[in-house]
Amino acid sequence: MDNSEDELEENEAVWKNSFVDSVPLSLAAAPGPSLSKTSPPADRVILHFDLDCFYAQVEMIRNPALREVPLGIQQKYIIVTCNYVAREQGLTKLMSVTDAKEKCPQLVLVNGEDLTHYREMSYKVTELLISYCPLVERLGFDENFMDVTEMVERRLAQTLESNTFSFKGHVYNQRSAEVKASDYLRLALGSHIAAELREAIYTKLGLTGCAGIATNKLLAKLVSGTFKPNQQTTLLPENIRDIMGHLSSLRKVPGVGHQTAKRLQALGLVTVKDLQLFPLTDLVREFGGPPAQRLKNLALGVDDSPVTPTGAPQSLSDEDSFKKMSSTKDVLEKIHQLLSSLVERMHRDGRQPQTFRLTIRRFSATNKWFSRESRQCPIPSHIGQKIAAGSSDDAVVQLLPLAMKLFHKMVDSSITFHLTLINVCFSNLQTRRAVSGGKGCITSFFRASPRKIQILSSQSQGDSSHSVDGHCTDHQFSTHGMAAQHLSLKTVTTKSPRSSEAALHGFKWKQSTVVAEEENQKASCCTTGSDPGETNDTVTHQLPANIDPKVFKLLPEEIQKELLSPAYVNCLLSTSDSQNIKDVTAAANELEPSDRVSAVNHQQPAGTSAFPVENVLEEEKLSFPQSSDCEFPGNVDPKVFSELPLDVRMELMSEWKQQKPVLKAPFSRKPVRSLITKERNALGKGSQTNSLLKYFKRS
DNA sequence: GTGGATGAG
DNA sequence: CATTCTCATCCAC
Repeated sequence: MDNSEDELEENEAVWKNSFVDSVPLSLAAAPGPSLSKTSPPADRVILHFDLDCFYAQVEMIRNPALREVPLGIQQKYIIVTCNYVAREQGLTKLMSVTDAKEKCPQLVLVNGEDLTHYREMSYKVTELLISYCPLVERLGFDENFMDVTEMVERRLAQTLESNTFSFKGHVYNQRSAEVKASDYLRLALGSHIAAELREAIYTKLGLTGCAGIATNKLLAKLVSGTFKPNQQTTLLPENIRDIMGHLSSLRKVPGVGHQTAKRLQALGLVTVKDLQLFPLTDLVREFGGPPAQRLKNLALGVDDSPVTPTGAPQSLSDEDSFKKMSSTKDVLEKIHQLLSSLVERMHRDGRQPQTFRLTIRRFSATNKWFSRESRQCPIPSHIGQKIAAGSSDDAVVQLLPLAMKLFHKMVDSSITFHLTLINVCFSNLQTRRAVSGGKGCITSFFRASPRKIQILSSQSQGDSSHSVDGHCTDHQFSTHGMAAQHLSLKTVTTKSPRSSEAALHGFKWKQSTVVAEEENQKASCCTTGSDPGETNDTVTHQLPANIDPKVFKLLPEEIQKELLSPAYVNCLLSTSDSQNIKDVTAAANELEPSDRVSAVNHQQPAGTSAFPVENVLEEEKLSFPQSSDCEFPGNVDPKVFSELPLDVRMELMSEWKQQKPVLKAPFSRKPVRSLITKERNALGKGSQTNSLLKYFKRS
């Protein structure tokens, strides 16, 4: 994670007030508060949130003792992030464990290879933000963009208080915030909203972070890291050139990665200013029209890209890397292990995957390491159903041959091979829907996944005790003491076995609402090149109980052999005693980190929820000021709406908001991408939602 | 739809 | 440089 975060940097230095003539004047012009509603391209107010050393914070919440020691989060042989105690000792991100221990012998390490807790907390943050305003776009696990333009406009219309005339937090390159506030009222209000949201994230989730406030995503992101940790910074339009000029290289511009930087360098471009001044026509020759214009705009601090609600993930994957893996048996076992956890996660998500992908990375002297190869295939619907239904063991057993078939498409196992990574991935995730019985019925619609209903009902019970007050009024954010929080953290033990991913995505996000069809998919990737006739019955007798003999017979002979091999059977029986396992490659084992945390052991027993915060938070959620800044479609009765369960309300609000850009679409400047994928989804869902609206009309 | 390239943290 | 463990978009096929 966080590849590029804080270099404790800003090579002070050389800020020469370089002039760039090509910067449009309009950039520096203050739009001011007086914008008629008829002008669609009014400046937006965009927030960027960036949690401080996210993984480390999550671990420190799980075990407060870690707050006082230098803490590093370890994945394999590197420290992916560390807390600020460790940073004071010179640790940086992505430092090798060896170097880190050298710099800081007392460093406490927590293994962070399992992302479960980070992913859960990450979605809690996103959902918290969404509960205030649905236009939230995730960037990785620890960052969120938010378009609060409408919130700001509403406050602008309502508030006359004097405190809105100052900025909260820092203002980039500005000594006195007071003076400028009235000139940039909308940004000032944005800084208030950012401060309130950071406070909410802290009081409700216990996390600190930075925020940037600016007129587009690029600038909000760039400015948010100006003061760290746990601070916020607003960028005024008049300082856009400053902040762009301060970037030490083009590589620092979000959107310019290694490859693009190399190509730019080949054109003689190294600094942001180089790119600003480079003729667009030459750039077009190199990158093509739209990318060239985009690059040039980025260098100028111009970014029209909308904040696109992220919604639920479009794919779920699990992977593991290792020094070397060279036997099919090890591959099979590793895939089995990865699949087991992935299938569980998929089940908790509630959706049904239509596609499976296997990815590998090979070791080679020339390629050193790098470059992944993958093969994918459709998931036969009967397997998909087992995943969604929670028949995890069955599902894994049936997926395994699929995976091995894909593996053999990439790797000729009769020849020596060396893998350094395996990834399994589910994609093309479909929402399951009630097949029969009143499709127009609201309950059937929300019974997208039967498992979600449990969560739904438990939440709605609590909901009735808290009254969620009305909509469309500006609110003060509640501030609970952290002391109380910590008390709760320690006393509440929880087991909510179903709570993680489905609860996190407790409402349906943006998804296509294609009705699941019942027709069988061909397991094309299994059957190709196979010779079903060859399998004899004596062989199928030996099959483990949960393998369908019919399926088995369809498999290629080599796969059948693998399935009947001792290693595989051992896997199925989940025997850890591996008498039959020979040829254990020592290399893989030695990868296991030797210096695990021993002094500060906070790990919970396997099988129990390792996240005690959960119950507390579920209750807290109910008191969120639910999107009080949202608009309802005109035909929705707020009273009826307010009586709906929390998740239903959130889902509806999410969907209304998502329709907006499509319906309004006065200025969508990103026609290419969004039209084919995201917006099509939104449109498809739109028709669904519209048909739902009738249930909320005033009578 | 598939698979590689490239981007993000 | 990538290294980790993800997730997303773009595009030739």
